Amino acid sequence: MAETLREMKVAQTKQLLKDVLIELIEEKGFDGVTVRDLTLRAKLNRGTFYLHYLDKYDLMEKVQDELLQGFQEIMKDTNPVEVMKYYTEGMPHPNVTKLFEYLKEKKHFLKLLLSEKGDPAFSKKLKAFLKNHLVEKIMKVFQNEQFNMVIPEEYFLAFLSSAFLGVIEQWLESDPSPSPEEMAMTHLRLVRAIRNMPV
Amino acid sequence: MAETLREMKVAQTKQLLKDVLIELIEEKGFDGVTVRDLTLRAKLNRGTFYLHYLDKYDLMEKVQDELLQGFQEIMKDTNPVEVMKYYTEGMPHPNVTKLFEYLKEKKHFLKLLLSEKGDPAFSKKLKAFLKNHLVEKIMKVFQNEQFNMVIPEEYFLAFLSSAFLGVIEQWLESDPSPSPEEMAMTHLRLVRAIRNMPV
DNA sequence: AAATTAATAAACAACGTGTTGATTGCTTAT
DNA sequence: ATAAGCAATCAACACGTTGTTTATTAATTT
Repeated sequence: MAETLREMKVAQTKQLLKDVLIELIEEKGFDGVTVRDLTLRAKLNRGTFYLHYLDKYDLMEKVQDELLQGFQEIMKDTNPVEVMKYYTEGMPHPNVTKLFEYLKEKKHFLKLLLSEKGDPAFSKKLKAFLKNHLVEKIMKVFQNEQFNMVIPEEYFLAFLSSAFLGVIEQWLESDPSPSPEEMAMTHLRLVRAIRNMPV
Repeated sequence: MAETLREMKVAQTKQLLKDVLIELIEEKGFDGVTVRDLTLRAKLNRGTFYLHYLDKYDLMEKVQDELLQGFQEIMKDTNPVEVMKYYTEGMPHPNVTKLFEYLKEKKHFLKLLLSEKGDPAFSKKLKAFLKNHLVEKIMKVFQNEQFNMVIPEEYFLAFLSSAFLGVIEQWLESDPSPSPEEMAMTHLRLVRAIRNMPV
């Protein structure tokens, strides 16, 4: 490796700014956060911020991307047919459980991002992820079972993606909250109910 | 009436600022809009803005409330039992159709509010409205028909409220888009499918 | 005719922004 | 070991926006 110690220190500074951003969003909402606040809290010079990020929006984007990367990592090689196999046997797929575990791990920040003071752009991204990994792929399995939709496909997909996001939001709000395993079972039950929808 | 001409002029000024706000959000997003922009476009003195609103957030809130008031007006005395009666006969309830007509009328602004650049607080409010008028009330009718939920009630309500919001979002995005009548039918079909969900 | 008040105009201090140029001090490469 | 490279600091900058204030104008209401 050409340079490591240097890179590590830079990574540390960048991470520090990310952590402080989350802290400050909790305290005053994203709108209320200023670059001055960030560097004051991080005990860095304000100029240092601009050495790494364009502005607070740029930083926010990076933080969100990191979070979403975690989701991708979990679901990237999850076979929807296998998910359905598990489901017909009444068992949640381990990766779906993992997904809920990760959601729980990031609960604090996720609640913030999905709240009234949050970022609609993130909601859209998360919804798109759910559509890709928990809806569309599974729907393809359905279609091989002569499943017939009650409404046009695109609307049904929007219906389900939003619905699952809603369930996640509800979970993040609830206290005490069901375990990730229970939530995976909830997903299973919903998918099953949808599969057996009437003609 | 004590004073009218004066009140009318004030109302006019306030409305002008509301209209300009929507215009400017379309152009640069809410974050990018400044009070200076607003009054420049409205050809008003900047001080005049502060005569009527606290800041741009205050103005935004008033604009949203006005919009939501329109929804309330349509659904305020709609009997859910009657909605279900219509639905079992395969007909959309006229007020549900009216609701979609109103959504269409306000399409431009709604798309903005629900977009990536929109306001999550508004999404929440709209979702709460849908929960009240298209989900909870109708669910009560279901419960009198020994309808059994696959998952805990609160999660099922969150599931459905978000789902309906998702359908509306999909509708606002689509072009060419189905008529309000067709959308009311879509709602009908979804409610029906849910009613007949498997045990 | 007098009082009321929406709107204007101009100025204000305060704050945040993004950028710059010079400097310090640690790390890397020769 | 020395020199170059680079992250981080510091201080200053012009600029824009904010919310408030004070005095003034013009139209309305009483």
